[in-house]
Amino acid sequence: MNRHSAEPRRRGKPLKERDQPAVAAENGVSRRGGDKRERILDAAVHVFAHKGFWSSKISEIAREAGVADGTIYLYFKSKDDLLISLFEDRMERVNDTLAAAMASSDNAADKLRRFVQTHLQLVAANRDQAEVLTVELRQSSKFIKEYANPRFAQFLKLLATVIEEGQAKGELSTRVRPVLAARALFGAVDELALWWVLRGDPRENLERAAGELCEMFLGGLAPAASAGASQATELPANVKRRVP
Amino acid sequence: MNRHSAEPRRRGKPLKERDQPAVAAENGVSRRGGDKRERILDAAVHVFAHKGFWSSKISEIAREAGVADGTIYLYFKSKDDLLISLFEDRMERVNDTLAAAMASSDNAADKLRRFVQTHLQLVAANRDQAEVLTVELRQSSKFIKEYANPRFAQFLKLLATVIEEGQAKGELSTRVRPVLAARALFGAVDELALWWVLRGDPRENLERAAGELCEMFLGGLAPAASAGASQATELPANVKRRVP
DNA sequence: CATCGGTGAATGAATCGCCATTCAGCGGAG
DNA sequence: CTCCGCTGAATGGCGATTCATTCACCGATG
Repeated sequence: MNRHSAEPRRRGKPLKERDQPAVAAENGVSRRGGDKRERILDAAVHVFAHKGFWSSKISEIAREAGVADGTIYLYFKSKDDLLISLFEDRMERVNDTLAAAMASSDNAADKLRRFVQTHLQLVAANRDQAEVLTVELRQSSKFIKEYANPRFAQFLKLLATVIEEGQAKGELSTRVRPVLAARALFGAVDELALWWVLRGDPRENLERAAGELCEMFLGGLAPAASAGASQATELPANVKRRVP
Repeated sequence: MNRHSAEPRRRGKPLKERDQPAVAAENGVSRRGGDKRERILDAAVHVFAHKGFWSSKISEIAREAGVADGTIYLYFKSKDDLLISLFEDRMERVNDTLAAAMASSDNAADKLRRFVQTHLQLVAANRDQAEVLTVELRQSSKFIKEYANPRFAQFLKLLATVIEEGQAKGELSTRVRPVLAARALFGAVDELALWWVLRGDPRENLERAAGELCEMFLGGLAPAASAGASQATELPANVKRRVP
């Protein structure tokens, strides 16, 4: 997007902080131009999402962030570290958002609905980020194996805890162990996210998908409840028959 | 130019190799040795699974396959092509196995159970392969975007078709669209597979997990009618009887 | 049966381009 | 002047791919 490409052989960049107002560095990260770290992370999200980690070049991230190649190494130890940091940073936000969304509800089923809804909303609102988080980091053995990934563990625990509490209160079936149910639910949601992110028919409504997914998880695929349950939730009877 | 001039005749390899027994080349693939392609694919599965595609070196695959680096290029156009070929080859077997497993059943719920069971059995029986198929290919932007991945589409269609037919016959709820349900189910199963493959507590019983997963998908997480019980211990090994 | 090219599969060292990382400055701020 | 954040060209290593060369095997020939 913003290419400050062929600037004359000048040393620095003319670009005199004309961008961001001199925001106070909340993190004490650096003294001047304090948002470089954030700019680099943003650029990394974008580039990683489009090229994939291994095909992304540091120089491209630098260009997109409007900094010099070397500057990246002032903020991150290595390319690997950049990816890990990115993950830590963004995952923390995601977890906070999800936790907050679930907190405002008091029964398990509803918490799960909110979890799914919110997760997919986040995906829809941050395509690139979602792609990096779901695809890139989980992609390579290298990272999965060498990096403990605490944020992801936290993410899953959030889900497992809700299920566990729901079971304890009798709001959820105890037929499935919480960790397993959490894994499965996460897997399903994640797959939908991946689908949307990659081939994403923008017309496919993630909101609607979220609803259906919740139905399925809570109510099951078996035909609507047994004994004289109303067919209210069933779709209209004209099931379209298609020959495979 | 003088590539070899300095080294008169030391082409050597100790060459005491205990080649394959001169098995009749069923495939007419090559005159000698005959199964090199397969050996290379096997080695690639192993190396890719352990190092990840991008960290794997051709020379390592060659070493493990017991061939020279250059030999790999007699059978595959490039490293990328090796991965794609690997995927095509192995996925085809997986699809066949799954299709066969489901064919021997006549109702949708049972087909789904078989799908899940068989899939996880395959994973358990072929750890490395499962890792490559689920992690390396499915999750790398580069390949997801540049490679249409017909086998995976076929895989999903298999599942969606079963669900669709089940709905048409009234065996499954129509509350969820087949494609979506298929995606979700796949995502869940795949996530369990990934979990087992990567951190895999070998003690975790995939068979059992498969059973619980099916329960959850077919019956839902909502409490089963009444019978609020204690913990997950209420679960008998295979509760096939769902649908009251 | 022994010899003799011919053939092409297999080899693996050398090539060559790429890219993460470094570091010798630069210029502005204090 | 000194300090410091930043710069971006240069470096160094790595690893996919190539290709000159070898040699196992085949059918033909005498």
